Amino acid sequence: MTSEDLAFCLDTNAVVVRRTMAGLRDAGIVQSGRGHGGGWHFARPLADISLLDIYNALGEPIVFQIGPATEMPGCAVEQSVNRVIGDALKDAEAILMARFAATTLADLAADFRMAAQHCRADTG
Amino acid sequence: MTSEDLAFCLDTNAVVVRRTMAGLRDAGIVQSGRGHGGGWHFARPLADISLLDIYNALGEPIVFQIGPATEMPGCAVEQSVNRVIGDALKDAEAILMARFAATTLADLAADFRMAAQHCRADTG
DNA sequence: CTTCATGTAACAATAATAGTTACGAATTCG
DNA sequence: CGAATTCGTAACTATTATTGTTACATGAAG
Repeated sequence: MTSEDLAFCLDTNAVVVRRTMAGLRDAGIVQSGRGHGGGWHFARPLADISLLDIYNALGEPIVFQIGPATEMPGCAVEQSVNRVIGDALKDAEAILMARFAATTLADLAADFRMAAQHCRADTG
Repeated sequence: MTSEDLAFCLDTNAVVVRRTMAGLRDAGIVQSGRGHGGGWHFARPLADISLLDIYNALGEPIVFQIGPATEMPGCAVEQSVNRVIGDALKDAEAILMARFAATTLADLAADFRMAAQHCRADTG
């Protein structure tokens, strides 16, 4: 698919698509080609791409809204809060990452196909 | 403490403090008084105030950066993603909330006091 | 009745994200 | 080769959310 097509599907702009896909490309998850017949395609089988791969590839979007505001806060109260909350956040994040690692795009595709089938069944 | 004092401690503005404290007040965690000698104070012992209480009182700041963009996405792919990721997110959130519920402001205060003590010991 | 403090609305400033335009570089097709 | 296509990227604008500010009303203490 071209960036243009993806942008249409995602109801956004081709440049925005390229910006995001660049991260996935640098991580070796997708590949891009220029010119006629170019566009984006997966670099490996869907079963070999986990959500964790994608999460890491997209970089910084930290998991939690809440969390340390600064690495080394000067405020002593803030330091205490970070200490006390820190472990809980780490544990929760670990759980989530483990689940992400265990889920592949193939799983997602399977879920999608199943939903589509049910949809067809419902409509007759 | 007055909003003015808190604002100074937190390096922000008195109105911003009141905005945030309003949520805590509505939840019965703190109380405010006007006029001479007014200001903010806790409504109950620190040991009876959990981080979960505070989290809930402050309202919407959802735990996760990532998560469903819309409640009922029209996009079928998005629906699949939400299904597959949803459980993992819920589990991680549950872990975090349990920890928050188990931690009180008294715990925080204890940690703070201990840190202060070590600091004094270090400096002589 | 003056002073102090919260309560709140309205507005401005700031920052983060998303969208747009523009143009260069690489690839394919005729 | 030359035209069409498509990514790559920089620069700029628009939008949105958050934060900060000003202003003024309300209530309490002395």
